[in-house]
Amino acid sequence: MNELKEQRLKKLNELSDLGIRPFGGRFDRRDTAADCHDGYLEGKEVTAAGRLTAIRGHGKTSFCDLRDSSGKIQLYIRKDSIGEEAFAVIKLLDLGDIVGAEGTLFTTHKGEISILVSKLTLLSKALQPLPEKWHGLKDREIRYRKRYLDLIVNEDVRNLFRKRSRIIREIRRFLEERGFLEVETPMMQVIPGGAAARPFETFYTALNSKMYFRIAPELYLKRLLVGGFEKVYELNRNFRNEGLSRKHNPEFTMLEIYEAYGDCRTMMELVEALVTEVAEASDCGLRIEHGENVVDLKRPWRRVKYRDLICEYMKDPDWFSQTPAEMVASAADLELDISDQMLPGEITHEIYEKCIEPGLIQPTFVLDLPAELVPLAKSREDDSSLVDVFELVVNGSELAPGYSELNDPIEQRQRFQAQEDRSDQAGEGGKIDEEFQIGRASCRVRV
RNA sequence: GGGGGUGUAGCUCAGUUGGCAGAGCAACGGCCUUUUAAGCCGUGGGUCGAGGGUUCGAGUCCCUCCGCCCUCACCA
Repeated sequence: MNELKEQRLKKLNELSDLGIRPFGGRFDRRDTAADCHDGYLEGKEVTAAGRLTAIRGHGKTSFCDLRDSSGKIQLYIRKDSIGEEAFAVIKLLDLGDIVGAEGTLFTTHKGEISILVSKLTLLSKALQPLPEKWHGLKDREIRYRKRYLDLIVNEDVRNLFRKRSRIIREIRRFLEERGFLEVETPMMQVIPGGAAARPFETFYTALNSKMYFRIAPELYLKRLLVGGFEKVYELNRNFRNEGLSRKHNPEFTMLEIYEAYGDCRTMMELVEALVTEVAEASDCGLRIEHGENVVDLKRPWRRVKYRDLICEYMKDPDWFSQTPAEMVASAADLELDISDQMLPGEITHEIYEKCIEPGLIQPTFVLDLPAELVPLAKSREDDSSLVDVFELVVNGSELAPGYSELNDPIEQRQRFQAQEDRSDQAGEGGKIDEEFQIGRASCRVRV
């Protein structure tokens, strides 16, 4: 383990003895690897820079792969082109070193565009060996803990980073075009609200006060609506002190959008447009392959009532008039962890989450959820047991909820109280935010 | 927390009924002026995740612990 590094340190000293600075400074790179390919002209003078990712020595010549953020360009180094002394330096180069290369473009016999190097400048010596060139870095533990290695070695990971950046940019543009104001609200809160989740705690010495990392921006965004902004959104980090898995990260980015005077349907149309337009604008396309599933984002998306999904799945139009015991009996084949001690809504939702939602692969708006599942949404006027809410399900998991927001402060106060009572029982330490007693018209969506 | 899997060279991985610790790439030395997973000859490199046990002998079998992955439960 030390041997490989010692060998590189030895080369470092040899380079210094030759009067070469192993860690250079500014280098006026004029051409990227992509420029060399796209603007190819035989004999064109170019100056490129990047990391050596392959070295194929050939006696008095050497072929190297030089990789920069735009791609890869091959260097062809000849002893008779750069001189004996400079060629001796080439022998001290390692995979992973960062170099600058000046020379002229040409095409090899095998048809690869390359730089015939006239001058090579060492910009940064790599003291750690890189992972293997062919099999790459597969150990997931190391890939996540040493992201820089993952990025150096795995092209698809670099492209994933680029794609994410582009999607974020297109989301902002989409919302900007529709008159939404981007805001940043407090990430450290005295009362962590807007969701049911365990928060991370911290301490603000100057105020001698315990603070929480936010679990959602919701309550502050609503304050902006109270203040008179009619279309606002925030696209930023939230923190939840919970388990982590491939699907859940304790710190994650969430988009939350509010629009005054609208309702749940306003938000449905907005989300549908946002996802499809951003997918196209960022070159992701409307056909998304994910494992075995192919998701087709083409509009319009399916809209279906929660009740209809349940009744259809259970093949029972009268499901909701059954007693818990009858429900458990009907669902006996589903191998669920349910009992007749549970509330009808809990049994039903267990069936929804375990059996129905995972099967909703194509984008689906599930509408008219039972009120007990969603504490801060407006009830439907025609049925107070339902709330005017959608949940967007794609590829078997919930992607975004959308609400007609509850704007009755008296009712909301009661629901906050109920929520606090529940979270006290659950040990989550929820607190009531008392500022929501001012009139407000809004709906929102969270992605 | 339950169940399953996994941990061996810098990287990717073999390792048979328990019998000298292996390969490819990377590294080091040598040859090679159009290669591209370059090629050829040679060399070095290991706390086999950790600890204990069985055995003449353990990478291999047994026990305990640790890391990671998958899955169930919990949790949005």
